[in-house]
Amino acid sequence: MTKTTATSTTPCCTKIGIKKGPWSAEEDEILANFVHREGEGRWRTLPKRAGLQRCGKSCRLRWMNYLRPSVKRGQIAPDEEDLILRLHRLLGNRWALIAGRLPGRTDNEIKNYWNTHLSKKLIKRGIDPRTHKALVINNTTNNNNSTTITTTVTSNGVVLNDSLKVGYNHHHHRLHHDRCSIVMPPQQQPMTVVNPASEIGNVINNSKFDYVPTISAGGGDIEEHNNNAINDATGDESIVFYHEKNDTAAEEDTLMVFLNSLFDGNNNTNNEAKMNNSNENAATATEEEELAEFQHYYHHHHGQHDHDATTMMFPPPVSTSFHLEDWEAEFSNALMNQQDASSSPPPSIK
DNA sequence: AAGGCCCACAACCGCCTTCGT
DNA sequence: GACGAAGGCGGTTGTGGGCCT
Repeated sequence: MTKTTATSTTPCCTKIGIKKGPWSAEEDEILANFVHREGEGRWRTLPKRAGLQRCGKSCRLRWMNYLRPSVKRGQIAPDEEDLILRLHRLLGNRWALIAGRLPGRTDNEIKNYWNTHLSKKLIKRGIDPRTHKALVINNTTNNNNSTTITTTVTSNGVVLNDSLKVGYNHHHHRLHHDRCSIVMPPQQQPMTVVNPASEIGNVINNSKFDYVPTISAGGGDIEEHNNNAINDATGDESIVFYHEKNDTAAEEDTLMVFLNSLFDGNNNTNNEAKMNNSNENAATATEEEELAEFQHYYHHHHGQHDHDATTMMFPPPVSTSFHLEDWEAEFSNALMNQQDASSSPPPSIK
């Protein structure tokens, strides 16, 4: 793709006689009236036509983020916040894509909200906002009297983190629940990482459960296995599903189908059923708008215009039954079997 | 009361993609 | 296919207001 220098050479952006900084009420009125009259577009020539001493891009930004009638004002609602978190976990910093799923919200608004609120909130919970995995602190601190564990990272990368424990106790209304972060409920967990190469990973892969709370590990070995699984939270639970290793196209296909399923309705609990009826989901994803969006997205990443969305693959149905106590028992057994000479003994369960 | 600091958010900037010719 | 204009995106910066000392 040819790189251009249009922004530095075109008339509206010569920076000579161009006003910068906050917009005045008068400028807003001129811009709004002009766009209402002439419509959106031709931003580069708009300032001259409208009589504004602004850069065309600045005009577009002002309209898109502030003046547009559809822009929603006011605080981000809890359900919107929840949605942003889910989408960010799936999409990363693709603010426009995220904003497209929140009616009336702009990418700039969501980006700001993320940077000022949500990322900090995640950090407080002991979650890396970039990766949605538990923050890994590269030291091991043993508890001195078996009641307080600050931060422990075992050789297999199991993060025992006090802040996560606090989150768990808060969620379950339990005081001083001393089981470390391994018993965090899934919805408080960052992206699940299944590492088949690790002992814990093997235990989990052989587990009767189709999804597990987070096992976070530092180091590159996890990264190479991430291609095996993508997951997402639906309601209170995290779901891990599998598809062909390194098939990034299938991964993105799956992502788009799942995204669409997320927004078919506001009731997230319906998503479990939708996941289990994934093949029907793929079939219904051919509605014009979704197809267009998918093709746009697909083309964006693969440079192919005519990808047929009806051929989208979807992972096999997964069981969504999950019982925390069962998982705790199984996981604690796994920990007990894990022989790691460098780490402290596994925490007591009861 | 004044200055410093912090935070939230609007706006800017550079780069990339898309589209028309 | 090459080119340039236009639009879009995400990272970063600027700024105003509130809070603290």
